[in-house]
Amino acid sequence: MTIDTAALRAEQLAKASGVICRDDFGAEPLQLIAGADVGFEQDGEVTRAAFAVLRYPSLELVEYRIARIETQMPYIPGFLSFREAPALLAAWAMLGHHPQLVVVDGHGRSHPRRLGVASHFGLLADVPTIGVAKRRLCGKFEPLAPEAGALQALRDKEEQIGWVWRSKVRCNPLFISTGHRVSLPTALSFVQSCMRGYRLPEPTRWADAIASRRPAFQRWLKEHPQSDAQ
DNA sequence: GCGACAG
DNA sequence: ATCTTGTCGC
Repeated sequence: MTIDTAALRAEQLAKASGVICRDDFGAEPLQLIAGADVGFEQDGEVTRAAFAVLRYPSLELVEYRIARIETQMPYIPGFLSFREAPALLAAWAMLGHHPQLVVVDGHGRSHPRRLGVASHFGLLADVPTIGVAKRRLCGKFEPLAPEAGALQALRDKEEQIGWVWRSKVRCNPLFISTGHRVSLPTALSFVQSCMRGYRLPEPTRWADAIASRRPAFQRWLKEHPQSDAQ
């Protein structure tokens, strides 16, 4: 299987033009927020997407879902969304709750052609999304102060494509950007309101814990025996 | 031409 | 992303 990156590149530009960078969700206050994370199994043959739905602003877990599908594409920097979006859509379709906002592990508009996974998924599912990545893909930023809360704009040319924010001391910063239907200022404030003492915001931290069967999740399972979260 | 390069 | 235990530091 050989990949026509020129065609994918054109598709990215076309889709990126449909991405909305303003706040565009209901007037009702946010009640459900979700976190999404993608991983791989069986030497990459299987793609696994996990969603964690949390009540907002309490951030308690109310539902989680995991979808596993056959991997469609290899990993190519800049084209991650084509590899991860199918599994995300499959897991999204399994949800019983309908979160008004999704925090995706990965970049949103802070992408060379402005279509990171968070934007691509948000567009396909037509849901507001925010991208929270652990590493930079493109853009430049001024040195970040060492203390928690330090903030810098992530810029590409003249345009601001995201934020570089140190969520915790002695931890590498997070790269926050608009996914779809969320403005840059709003993206930052929602992420900040989802922190509970860890480097990652709760939605994404839960999605990762669930997908990787982390101790924190195992503990939650024992504490919620009769839960209908799944 | 050279280096960078989410998950 | 994934393979993986202990270990150093606050």
